[in-house]
Amino acid sequence: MKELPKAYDAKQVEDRIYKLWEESGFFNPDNLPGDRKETFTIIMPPTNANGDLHAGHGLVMTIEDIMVRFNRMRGKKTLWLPGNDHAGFETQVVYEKVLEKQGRSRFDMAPEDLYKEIWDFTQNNRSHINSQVRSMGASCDWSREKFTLDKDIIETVYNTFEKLFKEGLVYRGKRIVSWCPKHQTSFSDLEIIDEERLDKFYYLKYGPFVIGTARPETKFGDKYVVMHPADKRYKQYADGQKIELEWINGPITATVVKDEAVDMEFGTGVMTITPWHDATDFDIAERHGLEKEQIIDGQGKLLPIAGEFAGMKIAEARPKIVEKLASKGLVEKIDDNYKHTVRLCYKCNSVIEPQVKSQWFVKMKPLAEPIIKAIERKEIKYIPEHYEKITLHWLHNIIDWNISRQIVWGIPIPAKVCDACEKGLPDLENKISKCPECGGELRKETDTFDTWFSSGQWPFAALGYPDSKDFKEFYPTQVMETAGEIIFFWVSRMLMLGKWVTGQLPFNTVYLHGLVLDAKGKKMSKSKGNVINPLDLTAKYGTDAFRMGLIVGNTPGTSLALSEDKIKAYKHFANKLWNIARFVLSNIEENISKEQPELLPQHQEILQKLHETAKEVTDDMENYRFYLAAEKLYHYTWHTFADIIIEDSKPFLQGKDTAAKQSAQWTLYQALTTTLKLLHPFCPFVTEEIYQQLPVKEEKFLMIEQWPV
RNA sequence: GGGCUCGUAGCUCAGUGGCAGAGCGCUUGCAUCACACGCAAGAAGUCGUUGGUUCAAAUCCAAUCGAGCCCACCA
Repeated sequence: MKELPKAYDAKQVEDRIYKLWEESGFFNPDNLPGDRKETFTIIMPPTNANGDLHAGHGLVMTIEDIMVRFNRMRGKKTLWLPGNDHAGFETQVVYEKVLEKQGRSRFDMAPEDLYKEIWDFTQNNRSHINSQVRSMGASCDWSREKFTLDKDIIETVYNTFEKLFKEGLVYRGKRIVSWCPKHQTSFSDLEIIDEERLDKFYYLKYGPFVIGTARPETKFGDKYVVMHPADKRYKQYADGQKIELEWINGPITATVVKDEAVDMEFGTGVMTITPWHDATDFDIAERHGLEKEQIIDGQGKLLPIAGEFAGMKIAEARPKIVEKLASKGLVEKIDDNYKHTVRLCYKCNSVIEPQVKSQWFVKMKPLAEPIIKAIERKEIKYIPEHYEKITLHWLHNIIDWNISRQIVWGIPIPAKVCDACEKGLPDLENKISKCPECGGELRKETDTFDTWFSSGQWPFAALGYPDSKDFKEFYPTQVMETAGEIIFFWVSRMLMLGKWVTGQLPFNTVYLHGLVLDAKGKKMSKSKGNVINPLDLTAKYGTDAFRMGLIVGNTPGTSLALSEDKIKAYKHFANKLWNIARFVLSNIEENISKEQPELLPQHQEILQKLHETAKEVTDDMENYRFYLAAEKLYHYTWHTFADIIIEDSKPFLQGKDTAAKQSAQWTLYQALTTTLKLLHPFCPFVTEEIYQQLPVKEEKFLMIEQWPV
């Protein structure tokens, strides 16, 4: 037996072991030994190809690798499919910062050039982040790696788009959308954050009425004055009645509109509407067939309708407009502490300016219905369970999904649009040129898909839907493991699109983990400077230690405060295990028998307890209680194996009774090999390295050993 | 306005009906032939508060206080 170093040196082990695994081919389910009938499949959440691995990725890779290694050892044909996401808007924002540093801007670039540059940028990043995924020990099948911009993926996405359109579930509509004036694109409702603010609220004289508004700068075109039909205060005004009045830039004719959307309790119970820049107002205008006029342009500047204020930014214009109104005696009063929510771009915190635009939408109610039913029939298991309620609530209140983005980096929407009549239709082969509606000239759509439209199809697209062998063999998958944060963005949309396109739910278990926070329990962010780089920690303490630190005490769904001390503790654990192995290996014979010798009663008892522990751990693993399994194994290894089994074995090992010595040796070896197997999903590197030193073993790699229960 | 989660030892968190647990940290001692990344011994909690159900509650129910998160078109 060769002499093992006194301390476990992760740095010296990890790359070498990973390489052995990768070269063995066993990450690929087709190469696994034995006749494996049952499959176990996890589609890895595709990592964004725009940056480095962060602590959240570390958690994803750890939890999923634990599930994958466990199921592989249990004899399942196990596939973990890795991938990268082009991450449309996210990546474009990252790249815009790169451009900014070089003193350039995307708005000065030809779209093709920008696309090419971001393409090269992401390709670089892909290999970078994939090697970081490897360093976490992820046993995924790199031979099946996919990218959301692969040809076949795009084809699948296009087919889905066309199919949705044909069934009336995708439409192009001129509707009010959330527009970011900085990023020059529209968003879905999920990309908007709400913030409560205190602002001024202005009461303005509008002919015989007093109207309230927080946004006087939008009021130039307001020519409809709306009140509730049941409001007795205004019963002398009839629906459609014209009223002449003096307004910001001179006399106008206002029209009375009666609509139940008006809250009689709020303000004076009368409001004017700005349908182009407010969703409620837009709806009212739609109901009554009212005219809509744009007041603010895409950059957030006032249009010529604002007269002398045209060209001004909102922040600059607002006080000047109020000043003018006041000078004309049109300001009744100003409330300084008006509490309301403003909607912001989740990326740059710019105030969202609603705009009326022709965009592509997915009708969500028909997609949501089958998922609501599936959840109610318990066909989807949520871990933790409360995500079921959250999802149902969202599905019941779902609104149509704006899938068009005015950015270059993404999958182009394969469609033609008619500027004359606003019609839009898919044209995958690019051969339609006349509008079927009005005969007008069609132009190619320049918008791209919301990145979630493609990632929402990821499970079946990445497996090669509809005809591939992989799709038939591995779909539906078993588990979707990802961050609770993206339950709506991603998980729910995968369920809807997967079910709708393939007829089957893409997975039956949803495991959601919480955020990884810093040691003080604060959210990590670059601006706070508290970002923990997982690679620094793995370099310092070893990947196994990092993985244990992420798993122990981390119940599904709850966030985890990651402290360096905790990881250090598990470095000590890896070292403890290493020394247990050193002790056992230096106290057994090279040719220790596979056959069980006659065992002393106390050794039988040890093996019985070991078996019970293995059963408990297995039960925890099967029920996704990795935090408990890991803790039990830690405790067993340290406080039973090392403290009791090893200590109690010493007299036998040093004694003269050969039979008792053999009994002790066999028991120690059994405890070691079983402990290695049970710990392998959690600490793959140190366990595999020790396994490689074993004189007698069943397999070439611990990775493909049989689970002990 | 609606919903969700959490409140247990200094810190981070398990435990969800039957004598309060773990890791880290802390205190004291120890270079013992696997390991000082260690060993041995130890201190530390009216389980947020109040009420109820029960033979029995940290655990179930109700209320309440506190922390955090999500959803929602009141101008």
